[in-house]
Amino acid sequence: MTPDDRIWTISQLAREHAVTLRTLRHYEDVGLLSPERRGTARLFHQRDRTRLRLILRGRRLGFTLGEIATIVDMYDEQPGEVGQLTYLLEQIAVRREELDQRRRDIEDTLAELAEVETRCREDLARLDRAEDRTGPRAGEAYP
Amino acid sequence: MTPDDRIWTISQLAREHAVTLRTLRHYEDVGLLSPERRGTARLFHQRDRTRLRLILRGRRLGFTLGEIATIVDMYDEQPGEVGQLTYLLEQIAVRREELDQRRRDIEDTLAELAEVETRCREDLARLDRAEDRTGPRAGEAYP
DNA sequence: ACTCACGCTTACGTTAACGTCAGCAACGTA
DNA sequence: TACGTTGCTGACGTTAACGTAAGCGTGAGT
Repeated sequence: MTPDDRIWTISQLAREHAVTLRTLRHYEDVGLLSPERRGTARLFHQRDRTRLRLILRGRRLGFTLGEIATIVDMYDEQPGEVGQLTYLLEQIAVRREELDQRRRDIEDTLAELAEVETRCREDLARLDRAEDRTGPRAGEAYP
Repeated sequence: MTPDDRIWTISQLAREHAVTLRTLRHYEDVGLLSPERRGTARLFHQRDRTRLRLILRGRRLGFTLGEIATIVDMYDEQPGEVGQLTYLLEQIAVRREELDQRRRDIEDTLAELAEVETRCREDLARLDRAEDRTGPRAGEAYP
């Protein structure tokens, strides 16, 4: 196991993930990232990079940064004592239900979009046949 | 086909969906709902109720009200002309990609939560065995 | 010594999606 | 007729998640 001591500057990490410097600094402000400091400059390690990706995924899912924090922090929780572990299990259950609900929502929406698309294509086909009967219109480009 | 002329007041609809009156009025302000008016009072029909449910689903999915509008409006688009239909098909494709991305994100997150849960339960089991060896602790309640 | 490029902090600005409050109208009822 | 409920319209307030701008520091080139 190599320790993986790659390091990213703030703008490298920002470019790679299509976010602004301000966003990364903001995530540090709210405690989601904690890059090393060399002088005043931030140095991001693999750990920060991984956390950033988890954050962005949470963001795509529409979670708030607060919710994202509870999720992301689960991943590097120390074994800890019984109370913490059962609390963690509760949190996992909560998040799982939320995610299941969202997945159902997504599947319903996708199904309905498919219906709309079908109707849409039928309408288009109808219009095509109507156009055939009236023949090509003036003003149309022919090669 | 009965016309389904059920009618809801604003507070009935709000209670049923666990939102505030302000929220429903706001959705009207931004054009997502357009209830009938009897005098100044709003009267919501089945159509509004259905749209509200679509709106709330979009909200759970983390879409902005603007994005929700483009989705919800797809459902009652008139057949229209070719340009509109192909535009609609494009919009559907866009939304489908977004939703697919989100579904992948959800499945990844669920898988990782399952891993965390497994580790968590293992840690708990370890602690249980350790407790067995040290015997019951003082201060514990026995029936 | 000068100039970029890159980075930092501080702090006010912005947008979305409502919350909250004041003031008023209509309506059933005790 | 007084009152409680329900609903309305402004209009200002709030929170999250950054945007944006000012002013400054620092190391690599020229």
